[in-house]
Amino acid sequence: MEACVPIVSEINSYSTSEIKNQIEEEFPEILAPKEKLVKQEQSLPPLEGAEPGKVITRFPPEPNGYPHIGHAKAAIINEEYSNMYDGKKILRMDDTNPENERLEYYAAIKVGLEWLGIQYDIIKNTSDDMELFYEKGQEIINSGNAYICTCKRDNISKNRKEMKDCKCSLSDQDQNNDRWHKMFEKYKQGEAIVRFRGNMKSKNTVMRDPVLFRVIEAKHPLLGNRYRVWPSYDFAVAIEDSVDGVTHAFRSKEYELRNELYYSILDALKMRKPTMLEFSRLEFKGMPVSKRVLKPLIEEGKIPWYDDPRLPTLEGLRRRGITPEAVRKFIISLGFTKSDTLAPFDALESFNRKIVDGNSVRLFMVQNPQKLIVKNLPSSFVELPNHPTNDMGKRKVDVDENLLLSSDDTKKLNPGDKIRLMGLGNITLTRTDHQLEGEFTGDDMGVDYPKLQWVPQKNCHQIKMLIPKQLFFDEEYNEGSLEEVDVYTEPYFLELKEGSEIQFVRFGYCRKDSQNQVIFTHK
RNA sequence: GCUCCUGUGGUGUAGUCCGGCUAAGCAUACUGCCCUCUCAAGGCAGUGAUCUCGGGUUCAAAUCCCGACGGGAGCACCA
Repeated sequence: MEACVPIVSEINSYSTSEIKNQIEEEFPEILAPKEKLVKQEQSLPPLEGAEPGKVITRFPPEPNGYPHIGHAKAAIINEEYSNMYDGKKILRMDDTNPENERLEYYAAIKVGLEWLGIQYDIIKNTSDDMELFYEKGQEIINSGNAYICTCKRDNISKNRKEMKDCKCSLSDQDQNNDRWHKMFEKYKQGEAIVRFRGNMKSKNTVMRDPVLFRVIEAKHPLLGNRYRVWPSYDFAVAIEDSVDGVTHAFRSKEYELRNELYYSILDALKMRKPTMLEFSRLEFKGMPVSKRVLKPLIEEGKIPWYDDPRLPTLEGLRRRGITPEAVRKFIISLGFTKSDTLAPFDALESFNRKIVDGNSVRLFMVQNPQKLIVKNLPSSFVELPNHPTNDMGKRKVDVDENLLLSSDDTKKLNPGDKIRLMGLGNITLTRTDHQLEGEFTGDDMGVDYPKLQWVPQKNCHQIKMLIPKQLFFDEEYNEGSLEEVDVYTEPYFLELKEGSEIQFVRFGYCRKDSQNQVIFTHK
């Protein structure tokens, strides 16, 4: 090694061009352009310690709301890794707070995951394992690693702040046992909790004797009033992940400080420890995900429901015309990272456009219509292709001399101008004031006139187009976040299936929401 | 305030663990050309980053060390 130092310093003393010249003379192959890498499907980085066939991942949503893009990220990361290693996937409804869970959310989450196309090997609820939690609760108390605390909330948080031990932590085993049993019948909500014996002096505030169990008297959507002592999140995930055989657990990074606790609980119980990894949260700019901000908007009627196309809920994205494949590609393109991101919606749209382009029927649509009367049209109908390159059939459109164009297009026109009406023929304008008139001059496609879309006036179909815009600018709700415009399209629109994606030629992609409504997806 | 995480072009990332092959790859956005009866998709090309800043180590740093600054999170009997 040391022997090469003089050589290195000698070479370093050359100038860049000297080196370059010498290489060109003696080793030209070094300068040959590198061959381009073949474009490959993007995927997540490999997992440390993952053995093919042995990986088990889990997605643990709390059924306390409608699933959104953030859930999609977690679910897709879990799925990708499981697939990458030919492993198993668990869906676990994390329902240990009966005050928050509702039956409809269990269902909504399943619907969302189905839409994303994720299938699980095991579907369960954390609340299925209540007896197990009690068993482990008893065990951790017996081991001296937990105690029952009956202090007031304020006191507990004060002690945490001041790093002082709670007097309850001094109670002996019998006392703890006695109180533990009392939690099941006597203590009211708020009167007693089980606390992990952590370290009140820890720099990590999570470790300052956190809650393991508390009394909640609310009715649970699945279990009714059968239980009143509920495990906390920290206790439940640790135990569930361990007994479910999870090898790699992923959660978003706001949980990062809880890792120490997660492992400590499992250590105290001498249970197997999964590998915990975290990723950054995913949110879109100006598209909040939190119930705290969305709920008021819905209550005030500013947004009709959680499936509104302005929202990043899975239902909202679906109605807007975003495909699950696009969501998946997009999320994977974001990578597995802990750095904070406000992802641009652009990127999602781009993935979507490419997916949707190949099978979106091309249709003519005009807005702010202006009438054009065309003299001497040779035919009473034309056939238009449903797609420029893919074989998606043709549609027949009946025409007479009365047509509609978009005024955006017509306002630039002057008498004498020539235009091409796509699929119909070339027109020379004779009048362009409040009403347009023109003459058919042939059907030569080799012309370079402006090519415009049109609809026949007599049987055009009026629809409403919803154009979702950014919902929030900073903290401010955007009153104009949903633009509604009346537009006119071909009658063929009525024959398309609800939910199908359409490309309005020279305008952009829309999803058919109903017989008289479309939602703008993207350009 | 304390603690933890994070910081690469307009944007999202790769590379950072194991310093040289990279004055930095990909995607997106933008621009131009080609293709095309669309302002789509596809093809090609281009603009754009001395890798937050300042020190240090080294022959050599986006990559290692120290410090500063910016952003985020936690400090719940919510998950």
